[in-house]
Amino acid sequence: MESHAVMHYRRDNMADLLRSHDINPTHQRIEIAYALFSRQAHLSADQVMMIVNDRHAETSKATVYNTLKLFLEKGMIREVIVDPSKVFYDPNISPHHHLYEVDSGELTDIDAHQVRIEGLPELPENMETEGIDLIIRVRRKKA
Amino acid sequence: MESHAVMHYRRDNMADLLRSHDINPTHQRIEIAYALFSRQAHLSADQVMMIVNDRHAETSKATVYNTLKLFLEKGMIREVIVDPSKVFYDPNISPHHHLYEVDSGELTDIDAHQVRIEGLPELPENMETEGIDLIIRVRRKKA
DNA sequence: CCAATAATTAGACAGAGTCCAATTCCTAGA
DNA sequence: TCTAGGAATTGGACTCTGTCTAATTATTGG
Repeated sequence: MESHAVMHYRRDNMADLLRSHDINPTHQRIEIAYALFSRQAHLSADQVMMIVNDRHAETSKATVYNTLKLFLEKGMIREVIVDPSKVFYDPNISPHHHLYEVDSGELTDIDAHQVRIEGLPELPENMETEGIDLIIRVRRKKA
Repeated sequence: MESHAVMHYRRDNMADLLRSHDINPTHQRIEIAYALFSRQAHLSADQVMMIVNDRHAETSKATVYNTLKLFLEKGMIREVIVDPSKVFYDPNISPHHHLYEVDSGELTDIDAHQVRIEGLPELPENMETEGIDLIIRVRRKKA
């Protein structure tokens, strides 16, 4: 536990992280993974793009989108759909929910272990749950 | 209760429905409200547009978007954000959650009264909850 | 080292949604 | 009934997110 809390994601870790998810580590993928994991933040594709190309352009738009989709398929990151205009990507894959500040767009994690959801209907036999998204939309009280 | 369940939304009702939400009833607004309420379905702006202009074009894209936003602000409909590519509008404003079939895009309501959510964190004093969205993402089991 | 395969790329494209200035509609008052 | 002024609607250009494609460049196993 302690070791996990203390874990600092460094560029050197990224190749192993990628390999452990069956992803071939390439320059671009390492940079994109590093952008997400070193910050532990919810980033849009656009933000990832800007971070990765901060100094000199190195990674194309197509690659950013391809790579995020790949990470997603391999279960290395999660997708957060709260903003109608863009998707956010979340390097935290442990079960958790989200608190969304609608005005600022700020997203905060809520550990799923502290939350209980009861009374959900049974699913038909041929269906399976892919995920449960719980989003608390909050706003600053006006005056 | 009974009376509500039996309620059939007709074009004639729409003007009153609009007025009761402080919305000036106009032809276009009545048609758009009717599209949503008579079907009791989750529709995208695009779908509303097609329904309303089914026979002869009557309502512009700008008006459809303006109007849906207006209905939303006035609390007459709800927004459902599950599909990264488009927003759905929901004429059901009673507390409920959603079951989302990821492959087909089909959305089903889950009455909120049968569901209990416990253990949510306290909000800071200056924040208030705007809404709680619970989305169960399901998919057809593969073989 | 070389061939085969995998990854990346620029840029065209698509679709949702916004914006704006011009027009049309509606209403209240004379 | 007529009219002025505010409200609503409109076409179309525009923006932005994301996808696609065909060509190029890396990588890797033998």
